Amino acid sequence: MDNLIELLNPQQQRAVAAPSGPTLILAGPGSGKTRVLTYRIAYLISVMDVPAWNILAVTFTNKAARQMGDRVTKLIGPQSDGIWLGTFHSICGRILRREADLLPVTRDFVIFDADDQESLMKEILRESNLDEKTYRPYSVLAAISAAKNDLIEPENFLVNNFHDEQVKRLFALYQQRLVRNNAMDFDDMLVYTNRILEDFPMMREVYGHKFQHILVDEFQDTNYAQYSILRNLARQHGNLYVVGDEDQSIYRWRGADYRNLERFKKDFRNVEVILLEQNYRSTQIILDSAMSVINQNSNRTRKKLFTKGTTGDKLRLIIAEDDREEAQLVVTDIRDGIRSGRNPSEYAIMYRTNAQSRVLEEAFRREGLSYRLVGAQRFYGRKEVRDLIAFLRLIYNPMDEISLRRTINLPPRGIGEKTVESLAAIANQSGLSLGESLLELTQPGNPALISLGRNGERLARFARMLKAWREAAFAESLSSLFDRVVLDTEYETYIRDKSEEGQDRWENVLELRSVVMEYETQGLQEFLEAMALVADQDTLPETLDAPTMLTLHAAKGLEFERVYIVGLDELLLPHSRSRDDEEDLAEERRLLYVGITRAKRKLTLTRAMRRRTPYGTYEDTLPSRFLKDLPAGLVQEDFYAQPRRNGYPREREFSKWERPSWLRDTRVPLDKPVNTRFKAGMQVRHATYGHGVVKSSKLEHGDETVEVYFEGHGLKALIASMAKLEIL
DNA sequence: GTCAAACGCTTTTTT
DNA sequence: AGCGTTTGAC
Repeated sequence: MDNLIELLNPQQQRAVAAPSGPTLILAGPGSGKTRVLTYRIAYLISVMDVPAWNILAVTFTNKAARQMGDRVTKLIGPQSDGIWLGTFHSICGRILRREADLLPVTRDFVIFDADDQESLMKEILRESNLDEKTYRPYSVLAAISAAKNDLIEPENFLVNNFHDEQVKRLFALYQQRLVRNNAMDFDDMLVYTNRILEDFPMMREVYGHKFQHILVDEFQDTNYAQYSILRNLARQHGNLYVVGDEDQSIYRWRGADYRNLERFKKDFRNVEVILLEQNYRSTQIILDSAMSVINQNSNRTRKKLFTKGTTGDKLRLIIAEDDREEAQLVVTDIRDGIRSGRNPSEYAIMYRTNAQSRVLEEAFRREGLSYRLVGAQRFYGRKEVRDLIAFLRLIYNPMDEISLRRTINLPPRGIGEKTVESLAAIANQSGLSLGESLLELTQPGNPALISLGRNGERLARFARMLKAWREAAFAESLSSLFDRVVLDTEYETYIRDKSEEGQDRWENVLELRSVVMEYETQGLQEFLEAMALVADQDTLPETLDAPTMLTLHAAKGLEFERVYIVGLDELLLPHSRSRDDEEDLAEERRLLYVGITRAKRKLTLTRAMRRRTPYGTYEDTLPSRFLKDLPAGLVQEDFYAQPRRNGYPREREFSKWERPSWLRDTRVPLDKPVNTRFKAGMQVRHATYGHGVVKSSKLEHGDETVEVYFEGHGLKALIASMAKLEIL
């Protein structure tokens, strides 16, 4: 360990060997914070003799946790066994299962994901006779989530108007219903854990004592509930070691509150603050660009990012005609790089919204290149996958009404809405949950069964199936339970029609089965918990050697040799949903900052002059306001786009925002050439590319396109009216 | 209860 | 444009 520490720079060493007590590591991007955290854990165990089981380390994703665990093991071996290492949600899950006696739910609670939440909220709205248009399930849930992240209970929900009043009511109802389903949502995991620590001094004592040292990564993205949990745990010993960077706070919309940094300094006295500024990742040009973007944000501590590495290449800004061309240009560029011998996994393409991945995927397919797409939706959002997980959830917790309603007629077995409602009526009368009263139907001669008539028989058949599965869940392995469900429901015939999609769907089922196999030794509960808590980054197939596509959010904490950030248009980055709010805009800027700082060697930004709207039509775009904050001298522009036929840009669009002065300079004169000004063989000079020879020139869309061969840059296609080409 | 056609709405980011 | 949901026919 001692000799390993010598590999660190002095700041990092200071951070790793910091004395116990509250410690705040302010770490710029690429400054080795993951390294510092892993070394710190190793240091605690092997130098300070802290037993592994007295350490709690919280990361942002499960993948980060896994990596950290692996690295610590590499450093100090099996001594590290027993650390509690995971995301807030997985750690809380662990605590909650242990202390379920203190909860309004049983140990077998399930976790409701966004979809389940929405189904439940829709049901509640229906029952409350509230209109889904006025009370959008999504926004009601967002309000509830925001409250929970701030540890606000339904009773204390702040009300300004009638609408809020209703939301408050829905909040209370929603909580009741979750309990009735023996379920909790993501936020509840934090809220309940905090309540256990807050309401039971004994628990605070037990866990505070157990976790002698608490380490937290990505602290800037913790919300208040998470902070409160940490504060409660570290109350006695104050050994809270947090790492963060306010400039990389990108989850405000999810309740993240970078003021936790201030709270931390205030609540714990004598916080030792250590700065990590030296960057080991990027070239100086990338760092300079990142700084000039982020420095436009106010209310932050200015940091100087520096590297002892190279200056690096200029950034490239590609301006394409439309989003399809944008995607094509990026993919072609990557293809060329791979052909010239670069490793495919050096490349990453980042974008603001998931929808943007589509054109890119198409471009990759056109080129016959494989790619890695980060995003949980890809697999776990599939209907067939969710269906089967719903069966397993129901088996585990029959009180889960959402899963019951989802599966009871799946594949269709003649149990319609009405039948379910009559069962619900029976359940209500006996004060049982839907699932419990369903299971009662397995008893022959049950009066409820008789009252249901023929529908009762159908229900009873499903009930007997469910009962058998529940017994199998105890007696058999997870995979044989899975197989049983698929067989008993004849799920294969249901989804595997002759179509190609049918085949795909069945393959998804098989893929899910292989995931099930991984939990064979652990069991149903662990499997379901893992399914509920999979993060997007967790789905990144690490073995595939291919370019990665991911959102800017998902890119946090990662690094790549060559990064493309696409879609640098107004309304996309910054996103249209953030344009009215100063704080939201600042966050969009941080998002770009995070993206820029992922690049180690080469950064390319792209934008398209026209883009398909989510609506299907094409619309003209405006350049992202962030582009003008890049140091002009560090950017090399590649204009592929043709000047706009109807003038560029349109005046009216501009008045919406302040007219960016820099744009005026790039405006295109609209005089249409009749003859080509350039002829093959002409010697020309270009501001960036230098000396070149014209290969060809032709009129296209009323404008002259010149192909020029430049020394050292190769063949370039240029728009004559735009590229300032000088004839020699 | 099921199927198909019309309808209408959507996408910001995710543990 | 494409999807999920509602509507209407059997």
